[in-house]
Amino acid sequence: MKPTSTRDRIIEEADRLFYERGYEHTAFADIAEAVGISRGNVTFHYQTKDAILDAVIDRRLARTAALLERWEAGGEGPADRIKSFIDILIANRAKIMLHGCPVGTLCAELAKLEHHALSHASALFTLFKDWLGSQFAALGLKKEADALALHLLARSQGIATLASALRDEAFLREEVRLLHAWLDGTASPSSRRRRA
Amino acid sequence: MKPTSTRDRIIEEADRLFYERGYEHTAFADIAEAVGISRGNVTFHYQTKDAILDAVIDRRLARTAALLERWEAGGEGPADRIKSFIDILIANRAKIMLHGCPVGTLCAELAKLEHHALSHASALFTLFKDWLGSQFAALGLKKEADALALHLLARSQGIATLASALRDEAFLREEVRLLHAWLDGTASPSSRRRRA
DNA sequence: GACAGAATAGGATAATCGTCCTAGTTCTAA
DNA sequence: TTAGAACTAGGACGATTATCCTATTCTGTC
Repeated sequence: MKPTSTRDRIIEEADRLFYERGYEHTAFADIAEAVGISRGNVTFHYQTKDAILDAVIDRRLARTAALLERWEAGGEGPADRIKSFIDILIANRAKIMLHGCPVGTLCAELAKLEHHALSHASALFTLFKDWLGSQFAALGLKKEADALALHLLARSQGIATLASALRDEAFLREEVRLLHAWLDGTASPSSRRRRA
Repeated sequence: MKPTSTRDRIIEEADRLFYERGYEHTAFADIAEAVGISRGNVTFHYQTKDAILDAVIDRRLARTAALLERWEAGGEGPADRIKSFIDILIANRAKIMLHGCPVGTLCAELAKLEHHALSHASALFTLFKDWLGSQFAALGLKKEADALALHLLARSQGIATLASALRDEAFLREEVRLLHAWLDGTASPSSRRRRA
């Protein structure tokens, strides 16, 4: 059981706080308090708030990539892997209803701040898009793979945004059901025949 | 040509700034500068920032209601009215790609701030939902009207979020095309027969 | 045991923020 | 015309912020 370094724990807590409260609304003091260290200690490990943000995004990118690789290595086929992605909405529904999607809300905030890290953060979307695209391609939908991946991402984003704004879990569950149905209709052999 | 009162112009500019920069990131000084008045003058008309926020939301609610009533009074049928809603994404695409959807991003920010005005802001969603629901009902889809309205709202939100994060106008246009196709498939008489 | 460098704590600082306060100016109604 | 209200400008204040700086403690190595 390797004890986590202070440097890592700062990013852990910053990650959580940026998600729960937003980037701008999170202060150095909040992070320090969450980790249980002093403000000065935080600035020793990360000189600027932007540096913390970059590290948080890097952490998210790494963890997302690891998750996708785990799914890739699992015994399931592409369709089931995509279903795993959809079911994130169910698994994380409590947090999503309180704070929205971590990726979407961060990008939205950074866009408003005209923050240069927006392109870094949106790489999270690209990561998902490319992975989903390769799953659709594996289903024989190579030509539409990118569009399908973006479509699924957008649907997920919309569900998270609305579920959070309206605090409506029934809506979230219903939309997830629709997403599964959409995937079944898109990925099934008969559908692929229809498209051909 | 009635000259706009200072009180109204404050809300106009605050509305714009809250959309472009976000609520928290907009200062009294920014609003005052945008209107061309002093900071003290702003606090004379609105004592607190929360009061400005409430007035901005009220303004958005009123303008949205007026827009929907105009569509309702126009000569078009329910399906075309829904298409007018979808086409907001096209008409406002430049701003959406820079700042996202005004409703969705405001609700997301207020949710993170745990701001009590979230329920006020989410009434904008409810307004759209009820109106869209009545259009679907007029198409003979009374039982599914609410779910269809929420579905359409969520799709729009997702499109705005992703188009803004990825700065991808082609994606936005393609998704709008899909939305029109979805509506045609859902609202057409043959579809209604299939559902029955 | 001494010492170097990393790690930690917390005060200092300059900037910004929302809000309050006061003093002028302009408008309005009698 | 004039009194009072409405409006405007901008200084003051206390709180908060990111960042800087200095002092202290810890840790591993001769």
